[in-house]
Amino acid sequence: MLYSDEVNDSTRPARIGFLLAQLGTHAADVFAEQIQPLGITPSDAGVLRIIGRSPGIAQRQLADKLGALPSRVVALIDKLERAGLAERTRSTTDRRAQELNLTDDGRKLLAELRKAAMAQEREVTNGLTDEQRTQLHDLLATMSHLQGLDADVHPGYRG
Amino acid sequence: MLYSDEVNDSTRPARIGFLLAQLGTHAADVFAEQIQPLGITPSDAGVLRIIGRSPGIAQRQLADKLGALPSRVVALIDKLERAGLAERTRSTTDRRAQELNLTDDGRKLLAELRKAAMAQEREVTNGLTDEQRTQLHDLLATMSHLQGLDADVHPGYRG
DNA sequence: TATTGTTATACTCTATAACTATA
DNA sequence: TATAGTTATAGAGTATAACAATA
Repeated sequence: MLYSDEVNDSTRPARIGFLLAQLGTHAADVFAEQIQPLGITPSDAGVLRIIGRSPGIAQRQLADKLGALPSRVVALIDKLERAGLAERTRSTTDRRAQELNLTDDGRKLLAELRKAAMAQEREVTNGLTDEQRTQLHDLLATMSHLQGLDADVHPGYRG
Repeated sequence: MLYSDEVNDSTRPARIGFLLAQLGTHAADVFAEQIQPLGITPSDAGVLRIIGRSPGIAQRQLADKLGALPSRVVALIDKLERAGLAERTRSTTDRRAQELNLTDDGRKLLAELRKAAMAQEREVTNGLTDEQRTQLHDLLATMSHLQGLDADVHPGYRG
């Protein structure tokens, strides 16, 4: 095969970085559609997921995980508290800090979010063979680890 | 193999959809860093790339490609025109439409953007073997095609 | 009538700084 | 003095509607 580049156009290389950004945006869009009926945004979903896995986490720690500013976290938690999904409790060991926890409704909604995530997964991997899915998952997990990204979190999750 | 799910943690599955969104955001962040010295944003870069590949494109077509609103395109082109990177020319065949083209400076900057994209590629795929890169690229390209995404464009490119 | 580009406006998200109460 | 959370404010990006020129 003399011209292995023929399958690609070498002046327009479809690069991994570009494809990741493209597919990442697409995956986030699909997820946003899936959770729209639940009445929360992808940002809210990311916050609920983190609190669910780290009960009692302080707002400052949450801000660091999200890559958001403390002032943004105030607004996010205000909204979740008004919706009855999360609660603030003043820490007894450091009374400056607010400990964050999910309410029962918050935990129920988190379960719905997992279903939405599974629906997203089916839609995004539609048309791939099981072997391709396994390969792709392993490569992405390896890459995420190599790039030093948090296994649970990524900044924003589209919004 | 009775329990093929053992390699994943079924209570916290690192899913493909999640990893794509995480790594896509990361790839976009890396690209944003790479082009910062060039004085343009990722949005601007996406616009320059499209105009470079479709000289004379109308603002409405550009808006469709970007997934942006016509009013947003006005602001984007205003900025690129002020920076001397792109030009508007009233179409002679449809005098409602503005034909968009790059200036010489715009073409020079586009060449710099390609270098930045190559630097992003190296950073994002750092630690992967050549075989892993090939596998990953093929899988992502397949997926992008299956999901009906444009080979050149994705909405926003982080911004 | 419909479409292209434009302006105006509102809402959200991001970023910064100043403030309070604790430490 | 430093930190956690809050408030206020300004700047982007996104969305809608209304408008002028043209089709």
